[in-house]
Amino acid sequence: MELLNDMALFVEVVKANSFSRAAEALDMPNSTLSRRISLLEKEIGLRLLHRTTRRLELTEAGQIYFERSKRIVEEARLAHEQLGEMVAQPTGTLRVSMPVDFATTYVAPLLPRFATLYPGLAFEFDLTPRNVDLVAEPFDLAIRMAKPESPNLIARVIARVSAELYAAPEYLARDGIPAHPAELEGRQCLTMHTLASWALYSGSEAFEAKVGSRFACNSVAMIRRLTTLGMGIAFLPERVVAEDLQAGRLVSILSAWRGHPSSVYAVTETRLLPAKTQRFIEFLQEELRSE
Amino acid sequence: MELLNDMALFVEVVKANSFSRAAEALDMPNSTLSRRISLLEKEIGLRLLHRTTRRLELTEAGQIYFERSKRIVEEARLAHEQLGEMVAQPTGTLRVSMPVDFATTYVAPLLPRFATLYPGLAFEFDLTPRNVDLVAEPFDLAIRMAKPESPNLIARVIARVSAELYAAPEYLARDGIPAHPAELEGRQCLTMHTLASWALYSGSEAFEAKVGSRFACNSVAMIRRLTTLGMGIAFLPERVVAEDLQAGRLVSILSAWRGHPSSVYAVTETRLLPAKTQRFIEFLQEELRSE
DNA sequence: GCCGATATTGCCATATACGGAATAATCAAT
DNA sequence: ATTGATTATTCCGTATATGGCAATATCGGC
Repeated sequence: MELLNDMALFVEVVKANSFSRAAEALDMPNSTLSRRISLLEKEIGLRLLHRTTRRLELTEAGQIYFERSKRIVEEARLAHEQLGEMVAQPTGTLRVSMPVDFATTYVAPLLPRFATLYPGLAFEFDLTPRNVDLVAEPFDLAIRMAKPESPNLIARVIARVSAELYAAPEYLARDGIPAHPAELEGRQCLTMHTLASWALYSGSEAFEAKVGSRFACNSVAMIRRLTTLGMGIAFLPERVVAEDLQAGRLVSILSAWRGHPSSVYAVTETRLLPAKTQRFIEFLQEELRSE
Repeated sequence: MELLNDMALFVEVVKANSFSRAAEALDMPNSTLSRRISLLEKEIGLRLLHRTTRRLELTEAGQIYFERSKRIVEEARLAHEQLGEMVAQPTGTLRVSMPVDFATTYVAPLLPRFATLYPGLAFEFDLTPRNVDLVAEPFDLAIRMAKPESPNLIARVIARVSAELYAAPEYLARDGIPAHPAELEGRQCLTMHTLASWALYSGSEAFEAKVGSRFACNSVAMIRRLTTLGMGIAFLPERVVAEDLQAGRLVSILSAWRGHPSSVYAVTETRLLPAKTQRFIEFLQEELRSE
């Protein structure tokens, strides 16, 4: 189907009823236009228009071809316009995969605003902890706490979060309040893995505490819950425990120290994104910048 | 609309569900195919398919685009097939302009066969003596007794006719039977123009007779009629007067001499002819070859 | 008959697209 | 885990098409 483009040129020539005007409308040299139409005719094997310098007349074949072609070209234009809409205007369903804790803590509070901003958008959130396959599964976007190693994926930083140290008053009453990160190493530190190191800094001072506890779990929600139950010390972003702080279930400790900020990434499979995805990423970046 | 061709390629890729198979089906290198699809996506601004080396999956945009594109491409294929039909199979109406005398004498007897050969064809004959404008008027074909001077027109020889000399027995009884072309010059010779020369030859002998008469007319039918009425000598192809010879209204004179064969041309505006025109020209050439 | 408009053709420098091979990457099988 | 086969992509030299300009031819109106 090598002659589809020429078909569009032909339609333009017929509509303009002139090669030179069509060339102008198409913004191409009339020499090219003339040559292309001639080639089209040679390819088809039929003359499409009788031409004199003054007049253009469709041949019988040209009339038939024009009637069909103009519809085809018009439909193609509509198809591209529709895709253009997708680029310009968020529509359809936005499918996002992200960690459940990030979703509930950071994304959920923003959703009402974003959803009212684009009433046409629907949402599907997948909060399973697994790393979804952005290629095989129909996700527009994944939010990851670490940069993906695959070079094919596009990762944009949408937030930078840093953890701080928290514990329940009961726990502190029992084990005492540490005065320096070094003192963490003997304590019950609720970590994601059985062995971990918490990199802390205070001003220009840095300290890496090798920590651990009898409880390790890969769920922030669980760590938080255990902490409020007085099981140990947690190293979490403030936003995660904001409610607990307000309610007095947790208090900040070693508040001069904090973790190094780590990035949260919006990961996509390509840069050629529909508007819904682009707007969502931009929105998250904007709203989470302060974190 | 620079991306119509690529649209067809995209459809093929989706249908084949593979770049390499699509490339094979399209008979093009897969490098080109891959590049074109990538450019299409870049042009549109959206990724159309997620691809790994093993699997192809349509994006949401790709699905929408495919649904529309496949219809468009299919319609285009149909359009071209329809034109292909016009090239291969005579259909529609064949519009021919030709001299009335040629039409009645030579073409008419052949028409029944040609018409039964192609039942789908209709005919429109314009027998006005004027030279029709093949460009401005919807004629597929003109038959001319002389080669057109315009170099833009395509002329094919469909017949070669040579005239011979005939007269009515009454005329010969009155004026005598000429024994040599030189004797023509004093006689009543019914010509198209007031002044004419009849170029005759017999074997290797040639003679150009400057002839004329009191009657000149630009109609073969009229000349024939006048001849049968004994008004003079006519210089016409045998076929024109065949009936008169059979009926004894005319007899051949100086039958060793005949005119130089002159060509009859089928004239078209282009070589890119629909089947109906091509078949008609071929048919005439075939049937009139013996003349 | 002349003049302006217009399609076509030719030319050539340049840009673009192509084609083939190499590369990278994925998935299945062992 | 590793290998191997399959497949999309990338690279790069080359071929092709384009664009701009001018010349040509021709039409149609004055």
